[in-house]
Amino acid sequence: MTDPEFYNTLTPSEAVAIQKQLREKVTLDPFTGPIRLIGGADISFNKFEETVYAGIVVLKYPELLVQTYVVVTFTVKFPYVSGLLAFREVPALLKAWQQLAQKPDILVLDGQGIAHPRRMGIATHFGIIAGQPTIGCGKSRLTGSYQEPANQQFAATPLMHKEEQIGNVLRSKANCKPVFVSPGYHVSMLQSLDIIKRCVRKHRIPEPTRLAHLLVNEERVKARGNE
DNA sequence: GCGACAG
DNA sequence: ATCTTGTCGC
Repeated sequence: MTDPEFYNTLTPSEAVAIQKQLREKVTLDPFTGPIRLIGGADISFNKFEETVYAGIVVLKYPELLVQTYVVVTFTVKFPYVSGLLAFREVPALLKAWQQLAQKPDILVLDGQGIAHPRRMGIATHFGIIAGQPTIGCGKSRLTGSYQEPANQQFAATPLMHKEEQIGNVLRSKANCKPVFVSPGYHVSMLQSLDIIKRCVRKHRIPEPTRLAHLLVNEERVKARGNE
């Protein structure tokens, strides 16, 4: 499953079956040891096109200064289906990951970790496949219920599914909509929230993911005119 | 059956 | 996600 092309052979129904299988490999055992590098991953694409630009930015932690980055292109066949986002983005990100010389200690993905109907959001999926500690930080809710956090920076409320906490809703910036933080792989609920808070600077979106988004978007626009 | 629905 | 102008708040 570390072969990016494998994902293009799947149907949505097969993807769901794979998620149920991967679910047994999830661990939220806390990451131990110092965090020196943190990464951010994201993809960008032109509407109606199969070419996606995937990028990963690596920053020094806790300073958040860009250390290195990589951007690759990949052709995706899998459609966007809510709940199956990983099958569209993971293959491209895996290709970028393999080309990344210096791997970060923790990688932040744009989307959910375990805050998913089958506890298999993109961050959790990528973490298991790459054997890499990850955190999911999405801009909106996929599943779960919560109380709106107070309108004050860093106010947070638990994201729940029945009696189980699956993430945290974090007000990263006053007067802005909150972000949805959840453990991806090999990172605890508490660590994921704490780390994301430390990655917030002047914007609503934490630096790792924000910079990755700028990177891939820039690369996509730059490539227009070719092909 | 109806509403919700990451990017 | 992407497209897209002005507009409101810090």
